[in-house]
Parts: sequence; structure tokens; C-alpha cells
Amino acid sequence: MNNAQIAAKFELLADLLEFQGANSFRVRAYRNAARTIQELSQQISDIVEDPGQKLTDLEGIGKDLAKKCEVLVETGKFPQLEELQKQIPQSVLAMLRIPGLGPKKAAVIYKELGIATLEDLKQACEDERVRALKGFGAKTEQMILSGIELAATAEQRIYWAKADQLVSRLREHLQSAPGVEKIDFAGSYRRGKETVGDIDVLTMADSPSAPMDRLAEFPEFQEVIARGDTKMSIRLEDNMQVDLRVVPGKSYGAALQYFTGSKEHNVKIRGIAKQLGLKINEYGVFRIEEDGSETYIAGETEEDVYGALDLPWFPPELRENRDEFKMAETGFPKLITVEDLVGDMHMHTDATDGRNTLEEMIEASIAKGYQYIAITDHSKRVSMANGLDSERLLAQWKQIDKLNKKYDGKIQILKGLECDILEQGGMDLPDKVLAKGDWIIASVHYGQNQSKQQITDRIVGALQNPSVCIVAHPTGRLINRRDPYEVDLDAVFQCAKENHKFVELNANPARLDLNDVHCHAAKERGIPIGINSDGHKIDGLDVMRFGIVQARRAGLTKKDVVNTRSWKGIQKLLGRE
DNA sequence: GCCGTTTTCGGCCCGACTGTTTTCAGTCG
Repeated sequence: MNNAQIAAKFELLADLLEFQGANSFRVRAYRNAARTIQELSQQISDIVEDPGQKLTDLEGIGKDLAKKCEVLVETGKFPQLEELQKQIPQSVLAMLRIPGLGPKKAAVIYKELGIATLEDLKQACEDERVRALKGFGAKTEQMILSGIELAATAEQRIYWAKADQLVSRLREHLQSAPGVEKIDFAGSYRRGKETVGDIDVLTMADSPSAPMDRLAEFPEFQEVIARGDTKMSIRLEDNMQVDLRVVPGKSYGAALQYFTGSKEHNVKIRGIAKQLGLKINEYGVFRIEEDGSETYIAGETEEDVYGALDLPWFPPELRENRDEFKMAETGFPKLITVEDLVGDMHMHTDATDGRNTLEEMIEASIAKGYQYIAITDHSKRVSMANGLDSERLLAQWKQIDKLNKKYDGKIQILKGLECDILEQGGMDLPDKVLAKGDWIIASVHYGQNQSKQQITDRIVGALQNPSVCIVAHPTGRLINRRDPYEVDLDAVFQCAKENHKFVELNANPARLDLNDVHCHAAKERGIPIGINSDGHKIDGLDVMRFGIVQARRAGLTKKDVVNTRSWKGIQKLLGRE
């Protein structure tokens, strides 16, 4: 049983407990544990088998949950969960996805009306049976009815890159509202999460009505979900929710901090405040006086808010309550920026499945100011992409030799290849050909359903090939579309470390592979990370900044990243002087 | 269910908005 499966079981148990009306802190304990396990780069099963390690050392795992993990790993069983599943049909959990319907109301519906599916619930609403329940009314019934459709389409989170475009449109639209002094976008967007579930907008304005009225005029506006004195929520045509808050200047920093989150980071912050005899909310930081009254002491800027707690300002990308509080003690690293990158070492041309010619890609890279690029078309195994065989590859490299003369002084072009790791193991082109290149990337494209052992062996084998420099998109996941393949990243990292090789952070917004947690783990092990566009056309080179956002979430600095260095410096890292 | 220099019990973030209520519970972020 792998970590994702264990985490899913804990999450499910938390859902069921919540539905049952269990103590909310107990529910949270299961969710916290699920999160810890989900983000772990080491397998729980490995820890269980290693007498030198203890599960209880993990954040949020105590004696009880450690035992449950052990039983899960050893027997695959989770008696408590199975018992609850017998009591509560799984289908009722779908009700919790209806906006405005939480565990309490859902439980009443289930118990009083015996309803367990969305279809039955719809029927009951149409029969006006729901409004008769205590605590329910016609409005609630209507809300449920219109929410059933939303629940059926399930949760949809959009790529950060797409959220970024929406944010630009919203910013431009809201800026023109009268009396709006400031606009900021908070939430998971500001933290740079790879996907964004809703958009949080913060404004400072003379009166709240101006920005709220303006938001209702947004071209993609569909309906108002709620509107009060300081807060408004709307739904857009594509069902994306936008939350707008209007706050006064003295609370602006506190509100920005609060609504940026994450929830876990804020829970931690509030705990720290409490220990200092302070209270923190979206209006500011307050000192609790002897008589119980509260005195405002900070709130105008985020720096003031954190400062009041004797903390430095936290880069938003780090606010996940992972280890940023530990980092704060010694000072935050200077996180990487897109300007730090001096080259792009993964891109394709029309020789395979790219859209632009070799020279067009070079010209576009010069325009970006890069010192060097690597041309890395596919190898022959990727037949659908017209992958290169040895002959065509060597011809391309000869062409690159010529172009290096032509562009001398403007950019250096590296002779590269994205070489497939074959299903049975081994590289797609002969070693003696690979050895003639400057920069060989190894990738898994086929056989993604193989066992963990097989895939791990393939990647480790590739990294041991002296010509291979880096493994691209090491887990193969496509966000919202395809799960990562089974791979023992620990073993991959170990092998990369021993052989002075690199791992990639593929900057394509659908990939972002390795993810933030894994990038951080690679950094901790001292493995350099290459951030590359994997561009298949000129525009495709622009995705680099999405990779940078992910890299910042991983806490990466300039020195952790391969292509912030000169090509000479990179060769040194590879031990090729 | 976790956690601990207030340490084995008693906390665990906190407020806006809505609907169904006459003072509050549920939901959400």
C-alpha cells in the first residue's frame, strides 16, 4: 500500500466521521495526517520496515495513527474504516460537495428522509419534502437543488497558469471601479499552488459598493452567491467562484495575510499569537489587556502583522505550514526568480513534434536573453512524434555545429536529445551516439503502467548511463488528467546523487513535474534541479515562469538550479571537466 | 486524535454571511 492510498483512506475516514458528527478536532487530526503522508517523499511502508525510524516522528502522527499505518501496510486492512463504511453508504458523501450543504445538514437529510443519493435528494427537493425538516426552509431547498448539478460536476481546480490569465482580466476590470485604491489577489493563487480552486480578491476602497457593483458587471459573471457589507462571492460562467473583500487601510495587511493562507499556515500563526498574549484576525493584530479588552497594534501591512509576532515576512509561496517556520528562524533563502535563469535545456523543433524550425527556436531564445539552449528532440521510439534515429540526430547535431558558428557570441546551442527509456530498460539510441552529444535527457513515455520496481529500475538504469545528464518529468503526471506512474523517487534521488546527475522540474503548466514537495526533497539531498520549458513552439518557451513559481514553493534558490549556471559550471557539476 | 518549557489534561483560529430563527446554528474560507 503506497502513501497516496493510505492518505486517501484517512481522508475518507475523516469525511465519514464528519458526517457522523464526530469531534471536529478529531476529524482534523485525520486530515492533517493524510496531508503529511501525501507529501512525504519517503514511503510509509519503508519507515514501518526500518527499525531506525519511527512513524510518530512525523508531524501529526501519534501513537494511534502510527498503529493504523502499520496495520494498513502489513495487512492492507483498516477495520475502523470498514465498520464506518458499513454504517454509512458512500454515496451520501457526494452530498457534501453541494455548496452550502455541510455534514450536519446532510446527516439530517440522510437520517430523517433516508436519502443517500443525489438523485433521491433531487426528487425530495422537487417534492418539497426537504423544506419540512427542522432548520431547513424553501431557500435551503432551492440552494440544494441548484447545487446538485454543481456537485455532480465535482470539484474543478484550474491550472495556476489559467488562473493567472483570469486574474489579469479581473484586475483590469476592477481597477476602473471608482474609489478603489488597491487590488490584490490572495488565496492559493498568490501562494502559487499548481492548481487554483477559486479566486480571492482583496480591495481597499472608500465604500464597498463600488467594487462589488463593478464585479457584478464582469463579462464572465454568472450569479451572486452572497453579498454583505465587506464580502461578496460570485460564480463565473465556467462555475469558478470569485470572493471579493473590501477592507479599510488599517486592516489591509492583516486581511491580505489572512486571505492568502494557507489555512494551515494561519492556524499556526494564530497559535503563536496566542502564546504571546495576542490575537490575530483579518482586521489586525490585537493585544489582550488585563481587563479582557483588545488593543489594535498592527495590520496595515503584512510586514507589520508578522513583525508584531516577532516573525519575518513570509514569501507567500512558502505559507503551507511545511517547514517555513523553521526556515524563519535562520532567515529565508533568497528564492529563485525567472531572471536567474540563463538557459533553457529542453525544447523541440519541427524535426520531431515541434512547430518551429531549429533556427526559429534559436532566434526566440536569443530574444529571451539566454546564454545557451539545448535542442532536445525526441528519439525514434516516439514514432508518433517522428522521433529521430541516429542518422537524423547526427545530421541535426552537424547542423547545430554550423549554427553555433553563425550565432557565435549571441548564444551557445547545445547538441541535445530527449532520449526515451525503453520499456524493457536501456536507452533508445546507442551509447556511442549519445556520447557525441552535449546534453542527453532521459524520459519515460511508454510503459507507464509497469510496476514500481520496473519503472524505478528503468530510470535508475538511465541515470547510470554516462551520457545521460538528467531525467525529465520524473513522475509523468499530467495535472487533472493522469496520475504519476509508480516510481520510487527515493531510489531515483539516491542514484542521481551518486552519479552527479540532475532531475527536472518541467515548467509546462500541465506537468510541473517534479512537484513542489519532491523538488524540495531533491534540494535537501543536494541534487541540482533543471527547470526547463519543454517548449514545442516559440510560445512554449514562455512557460518558464510557471516552473519558477513551483520552484519557489519548493524553497529553491539560484544555486539549487542547474540552468542558472554557465554551461561550463554545469559540466563541472556533471564531473566532466 | 494530536500535542506539550502552562506537559498526560484540556486545548485545538476566527469571523462573515445566510437562513431560519427570535438569539442562533450551519457553512465556508
